[in-house]
Amino acid sequence: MGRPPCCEKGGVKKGPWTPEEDLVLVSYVQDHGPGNWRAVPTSTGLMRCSKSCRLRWTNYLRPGIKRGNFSDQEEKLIIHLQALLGNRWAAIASYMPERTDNDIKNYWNTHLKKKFTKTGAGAEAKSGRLAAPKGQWERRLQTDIHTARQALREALSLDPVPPSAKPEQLPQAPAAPASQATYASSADNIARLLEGWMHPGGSGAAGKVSSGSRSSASSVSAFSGDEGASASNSGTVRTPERSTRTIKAEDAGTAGPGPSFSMLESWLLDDGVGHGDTGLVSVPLGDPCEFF
DNA sequence: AAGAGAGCCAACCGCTATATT
DNA sequence: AAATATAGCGGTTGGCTCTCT
Repeated sequence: MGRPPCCEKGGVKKGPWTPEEDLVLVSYVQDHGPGNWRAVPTSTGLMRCSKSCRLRWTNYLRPGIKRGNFSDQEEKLIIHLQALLGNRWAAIASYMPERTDNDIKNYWNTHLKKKFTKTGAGAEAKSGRLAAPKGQWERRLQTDIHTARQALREALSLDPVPPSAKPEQLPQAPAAPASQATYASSADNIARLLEGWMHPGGSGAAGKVSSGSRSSASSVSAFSGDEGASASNSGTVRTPERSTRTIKAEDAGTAGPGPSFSMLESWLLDDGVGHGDTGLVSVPLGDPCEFF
């Protein structure tokens, strides 16, 4: 099966995206919804391969993405989930709807991995997992079952999607470098442009442009509510029986119904971190043992 | 003030899983 | 059933920025 890479065709642009390209892509998604990425380059005239478009959307332009520093709680959650799931960043991201798998992966590789290898937990970190009472496969299988169940619940749920894109109250970011400032303002324009087609009730999330770090000068949160829901059902609709590999973060992220901490979270954060943070999807489990 | 090295992150690459023909 | 097309995932890298000397 010699499938040629999608970007094999000549004339495909690579490298950082420009605000104009972002705008084109966002406009396309506005009109057609996420998915059918193959059609994006031809429909929009973007000189990007479909893969690049999808990645740009899911990692950057998708609504509800939180950028900037990870909170202690998020960090702990990542540590626990990484111990539980290994380097399955998409699965981990499904518990943190405001974070992308790429973000989590980067954060792990740049912050946490180092931290772990320095401390006593180094051995476990090297192996990618903490010691577990059961075999990898069994645990992984049960995790997959759980996640599939969750996806099924969400698929069947008619509840409106809580706006995962909450108004960020991040501290004012330091002035960005000149080139980035240009980009940020452009992203701001995109955000403003998008306000028109946002959910009326989601004014709080309107046009968020957070600049948590130097290179995160632009984060456009465009959707909320129903729009976000439509965005979350990106691409092909798959059966709930699909593996966790195919369960996207946004699947779980847009349907977390409960405001309170689930048992899983309590378990995950059992070392007594202050609760009350947002952005962690609530996973109501009937029995914590379900996980093992 | 300038250069070197380190850190960080967006994007790319290669592969697998799933859907479609 | 097989071949092909597409979507998605995880690992890796290139380049920008910051910090240190």
